[in-house]
Amino acid sequence: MTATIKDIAKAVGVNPSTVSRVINGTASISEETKEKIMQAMKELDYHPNSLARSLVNGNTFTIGLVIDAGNKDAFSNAFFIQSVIAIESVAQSKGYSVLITNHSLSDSNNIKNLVQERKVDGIILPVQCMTGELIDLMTSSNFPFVVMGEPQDKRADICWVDVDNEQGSRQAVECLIKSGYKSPMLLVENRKTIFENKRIKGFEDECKAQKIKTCSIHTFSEEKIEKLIDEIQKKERETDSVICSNNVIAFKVLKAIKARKICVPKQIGVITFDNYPLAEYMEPALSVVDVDTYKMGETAAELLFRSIRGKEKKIKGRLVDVAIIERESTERKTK
Amino acid sequence: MTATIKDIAKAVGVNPSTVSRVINGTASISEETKEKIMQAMKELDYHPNSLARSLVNGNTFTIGLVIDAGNKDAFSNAFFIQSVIAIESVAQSKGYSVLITNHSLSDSNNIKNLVQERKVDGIILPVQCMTGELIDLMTSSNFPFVVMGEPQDKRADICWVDVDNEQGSRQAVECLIKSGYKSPMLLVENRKTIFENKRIKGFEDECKAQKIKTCSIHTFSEEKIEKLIDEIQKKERETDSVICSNNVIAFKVLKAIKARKICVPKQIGVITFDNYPLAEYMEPALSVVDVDTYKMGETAAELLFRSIRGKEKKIKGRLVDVAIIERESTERKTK
DNA sequence: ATGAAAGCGCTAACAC
DNA sequence: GTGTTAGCGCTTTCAT
Repeated sequence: MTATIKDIAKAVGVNPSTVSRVINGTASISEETKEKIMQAMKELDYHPNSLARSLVNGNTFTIGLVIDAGNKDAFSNAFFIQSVIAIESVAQSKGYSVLITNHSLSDSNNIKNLVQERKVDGIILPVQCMTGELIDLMTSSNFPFVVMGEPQDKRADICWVDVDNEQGSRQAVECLIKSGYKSPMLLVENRKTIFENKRIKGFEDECKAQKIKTCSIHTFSEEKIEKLIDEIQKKERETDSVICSNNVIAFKVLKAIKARKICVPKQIGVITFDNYPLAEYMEPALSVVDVDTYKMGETAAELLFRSIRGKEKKIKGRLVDVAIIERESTERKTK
Repeated sequence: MTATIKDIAKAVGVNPSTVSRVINGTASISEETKEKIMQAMKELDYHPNSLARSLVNGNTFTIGLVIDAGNKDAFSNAFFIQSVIAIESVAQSKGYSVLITNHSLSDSNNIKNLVQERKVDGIILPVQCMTGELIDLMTSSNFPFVVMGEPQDKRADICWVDVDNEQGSRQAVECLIKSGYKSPMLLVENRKTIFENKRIKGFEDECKAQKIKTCSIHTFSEEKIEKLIDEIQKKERETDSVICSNNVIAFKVLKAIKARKICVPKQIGVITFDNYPLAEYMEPALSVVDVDTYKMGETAAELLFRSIRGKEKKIKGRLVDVAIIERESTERKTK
């Protein structure tokens, strides 16, 4: 039997509401009774029941976080955990808990339940989980939410956070040029997702010769990558460096390049998006466009709390800066 | 304004309790009124308030999951996410939500709050978060919890799940022997943690010559690893294969070996614990002891739910099987 | 089969 | 400064 507010009221000989007041600091209480109440709370090991509290206050001090487990890409998951940690950290600092729920492609009911059953005060969700139905539900009920990743659907009042992919490409090109490369090529996985398109845009902005190849790691076999490398090698003057849109592409490319005894970084420079923990252990150590997923989660959480607090209604999108980490794979110039 | 149980009662012209009964199927209701009530629930878009429900039922249909973000080891985090996904999945199948909270070394208050403020019905926590104080709190209040990782402190009623590390070492040795290697060496990070000791034990059980080296990736510089490899190389007859206790060791070892133009797998076989997503992209592709973190999370969740349901009180520990995945790095025999 | 009423633990509006 | 009262939304005896 855990102590309730009544128990401690009885113990001290006051009314439950008085106890409530000292707990919440919601009215001025005489030092004396306050002392006694504090004392009793300690002795009876009292802890307020968050449920009861939420029920009357109408808020749960909990935010929902949707994770996309269906996304079997172990790589993106590995990144996402950083966002999770950041979100939890911000939430904790505000006295909030974080409820996670999986996004299942079949139905978004679990997410809908979160908002409809009043289990959370707001939600952070990855862009791929953002169905129209869900958006309707949340916007119509004025329910606070923040999207991780830039949505295609640019409705007025959707608040989102993303990595600055355009900037990423631009900086990658700059990094290569600065290192003495003349003609980079961009290798993307596809041209469908918005983030790939941003990367393409940034690349095109910065690079006169717009050499871009699509090489999905799923449909694209190793042989195809190898052919691509052969191609690059033949016209070496044309392409002397590659920017890979993700780590798997980078690893396959690296493998194919090395199998041909082409030297990285001397003959071909390689830089990749995403600072996967292993990138620095590769040979050569991979230069990367470091995507700060912690920062992204942190920003998302902060935006969500602003929305929950009701301040600054009209925040639309927010981009998180990327940073280049130069390692061996782009060291053409001998220092 | 969201509809409450009263609203729908009023709409149909019945008592709130009747509505409650159809929601919970807790009494026999005439088909007619049941129909009407269901209808009204749809029309008014009614969703039961989980808070109110929990308050009266005394359970939250939520479990707590402690994550160890302080653990800056990006590698272990990458694995842990699989457990998180598994736990969420099991929870969801039972109609439960998952509340995550970070473990901060400074104080375990946030975890304690979870149980004391009745926010969750049970908790899953990593072994490193398991302070004596916390255990006391949970056992004394008969609060269900499951530990991920085998605890040092073997109290009677602590329920834990771990990977079968002993089996892992044994199978790694077997795999090497089967592939034609004669004399493996085990490289562990330290001899302090229980899981390293289990790996050592399994290795010793299986291997007459008990060659074990400690090489913390933090205190152990690349040069030291290189020296180690030099040593191995000199007495090649003695050591012809290494089992690495984690991926970082494996990558550094691989690098050092290759720098010396020693051929893997011909001259030295390499196998490592943990099937990090990149292991298969290494050169040569790394054979691994695959630790099924999904399964581990799943098992933990299942045990927790048994405990919550009050069945099978006395479950102590449970080991999850490992599996060897043979890739190029142990292919001594040409097939 | 259904209604009435009490109560889960807490807070807040209104008294004094 | 503190007691009284009502009520958050739901479930659950106890009636009928």
